[in-house]
Amino acid sequence: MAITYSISDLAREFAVTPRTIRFYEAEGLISPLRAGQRRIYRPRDRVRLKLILRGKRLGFSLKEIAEIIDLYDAPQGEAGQLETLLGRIAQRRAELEAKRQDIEAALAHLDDVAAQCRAQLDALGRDGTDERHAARAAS
Amino acid sequence: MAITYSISDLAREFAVTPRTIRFYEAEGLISPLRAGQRRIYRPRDRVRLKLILRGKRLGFSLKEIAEIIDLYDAPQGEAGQLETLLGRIAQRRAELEAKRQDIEAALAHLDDVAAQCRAQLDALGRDGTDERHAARAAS
DNA sequence: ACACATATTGACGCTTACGTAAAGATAAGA
DNA sequence: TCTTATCTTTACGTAAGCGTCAATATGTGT
Repeated sequence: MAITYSISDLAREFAVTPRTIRFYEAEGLISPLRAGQRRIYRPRDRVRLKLILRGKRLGFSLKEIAEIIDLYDAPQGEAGQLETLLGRIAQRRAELEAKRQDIEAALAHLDDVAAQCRAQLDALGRDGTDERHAARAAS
Repeated sequence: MAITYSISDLAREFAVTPRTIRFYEAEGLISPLRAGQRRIYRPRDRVRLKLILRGKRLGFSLKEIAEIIDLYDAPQGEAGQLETLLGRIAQRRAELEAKRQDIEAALAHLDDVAAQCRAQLDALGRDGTDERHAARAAS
């Protein structure tokens, strides 16, 4: 009685089409079991799909996502392999940190523009052109 | 003697091809001046290109990027417009925050895997299979 | 046994985001 | 003035990431 999912179960949950999920399989990103010809997804397949979609939201290509995911479930092997794995992890970490910087900058910029906006609104209110929004500034 | 750039100036600086920059113009994302038939890029065009590329790194489509950039240099107008602008800004902010969450999660996951890796290495060292990396654990 | 929902494998189509010539215009240096 | 570098437009090509049939299984409730 292990937990499994049909393709449309996952499609519904993550708001993608079955086609998309099959495509990811064709690209080697997921490998569900089969019951005859039907696909059977285990929790780990579900996790993989989740990671794929997260990677997509962050702007990674499917190829990059494949490499990232492989990092996740390959923490086995001898010392040398573990060290190169740590190296690759450091690589990806750096990429993610860079994206985070980009996001921080974008957020700061947006906040900046929002502040200007509010200043403008405030000025308009003071003008008497439209008094509906003067309350906050006057309180 | 205002500062301007040629298309290849910007191409070099941002490591893209002139083709890419012209494509962004064709899509309505940049509007450089012209000296005859040649494109002349001002600092503000350069800033726009920078924003475009940042958007791309964060996984936004050019269409989305266009909308975001338009938020930036349209903080003019009457009260109603300013308010809907503030609304759209809040929208984008939420999207960016969501991406940041995704990144935080991904970073945490990577750190997790890295920790497991180091634990494995440590275990291997203790085994005597390979003593080269036992120093840190012993110190 | 039969209808209906859900699955499967092709296979072609489409959008996005450019790459890559080709052919001609312009500018800058020897 | 001749060459060499850089720029232009036009246009076809391409890779990624799916969408969309079509034809064919395979369950599932009645």
